[in-house]
Amino acid sequence: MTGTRGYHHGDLRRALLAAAVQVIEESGPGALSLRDLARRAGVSHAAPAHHFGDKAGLLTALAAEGFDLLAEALGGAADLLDSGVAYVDFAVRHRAHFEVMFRPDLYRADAEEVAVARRRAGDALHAGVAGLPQGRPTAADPPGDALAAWSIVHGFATLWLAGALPERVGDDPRAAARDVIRRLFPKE
Amino acid sequence: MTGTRGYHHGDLRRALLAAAVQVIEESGPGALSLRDLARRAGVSHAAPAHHFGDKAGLLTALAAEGFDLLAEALGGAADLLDSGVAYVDFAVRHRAHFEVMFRPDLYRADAEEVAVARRRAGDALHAGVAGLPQGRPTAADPPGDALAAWSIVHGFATLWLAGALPERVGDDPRAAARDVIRRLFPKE
DNA sequence: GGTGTCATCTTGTCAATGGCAAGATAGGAT
DNA sequence: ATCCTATCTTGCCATTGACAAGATGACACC
Repeated sequence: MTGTRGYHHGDLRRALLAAAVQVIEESGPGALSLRDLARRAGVSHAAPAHHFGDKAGLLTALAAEGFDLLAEALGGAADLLDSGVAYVDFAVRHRAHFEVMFRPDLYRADAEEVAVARRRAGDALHAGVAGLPQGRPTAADPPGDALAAWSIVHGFATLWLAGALPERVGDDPRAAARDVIRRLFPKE
Repeated sequence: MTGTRGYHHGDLRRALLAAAVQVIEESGPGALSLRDLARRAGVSHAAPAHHFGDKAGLLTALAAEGFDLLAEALGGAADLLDSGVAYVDFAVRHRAHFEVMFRPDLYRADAEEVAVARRRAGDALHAGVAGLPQGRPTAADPPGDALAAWSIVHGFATLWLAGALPERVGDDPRAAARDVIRRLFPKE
């Protein structure tokens, strides 16, 4: 129950996922250890296995949660520019989720829960492209627009998180992302 | 530096890096094991430590090699479109190097050898942007052009490698990348 | 209240890994 | 011929992931 040292934790699954996010944000997915998560949650070293099976199971749950959060973040965007900025903002604010989501070797990408959440996020992304004006030269190819938009925001977010960008870019990812996206869709 | 005469092994350092590339291409950087690499090279489990210190040392060498290969690949490009296609092509053909290069939590990103090679690659990338025509609306901001170009090709390459793109994109990364890049610089 | 059932969590164990220390070996330099 | 140094080996330990078997408590049912 609440704060007690009882045999049962209360919400161990949630606590383990939260601890995993913290560890990944600090040291990356490679530093993740089920035993360390168990220690942080105050349970025995084998407790996580019951909820997630193995390490890949825990990361599968984290990835699914990430795609759901991404779909939610994209859902509140007004236009494509907003949508792109929201994508980058999500990557920066939910860095741990984002880093796992696009690393299929870390989890079971074919799991049902992941596939469902991924589709939700994909739909939200394409909805932004559908809102583009019609007079543009590439208006005849919405999938192409979507691919280009996804590529540029995903690339910017990845480079930002990797610390690969020069200092000149500044320290505001939203503003910098907006400038980059505007180059792809100047008219909007 | 690397005398290629007959040591106990011949050229263990090179053999270990090659084996690492193979393992990473098959199963990702997380599946990398120094002992496994030693077994593949036919040496004892502690032999790799002498050449690279530890796991991070080996990946540092791999990252530096990767940035050098990238600089070389970009150097042969005629214009910015070629340069972008070469970037994606490099990521696909040298998947293992690429996956390590932009994961600073796996290696020592501040190592001198890495910094030098990274600068070479960065210069090659900016050289492509300098070749853009002058009449464009964004011609006054070459760094912005470079950031947008880098973002879109890096994002496309990352999504391609992650297997995140829909089948509709096809199986030719160079052709698909060209279409995407053309949207960012339509006039070229 | 008593009982059974089942998800939850614990203890115990094993093979594999990374990293360190100390020793063995070879190929050249003197 | 002897030394020297880089290269590689053997031995060891703490940590980890995964599995097996047992302990505990929440909850339904009577």
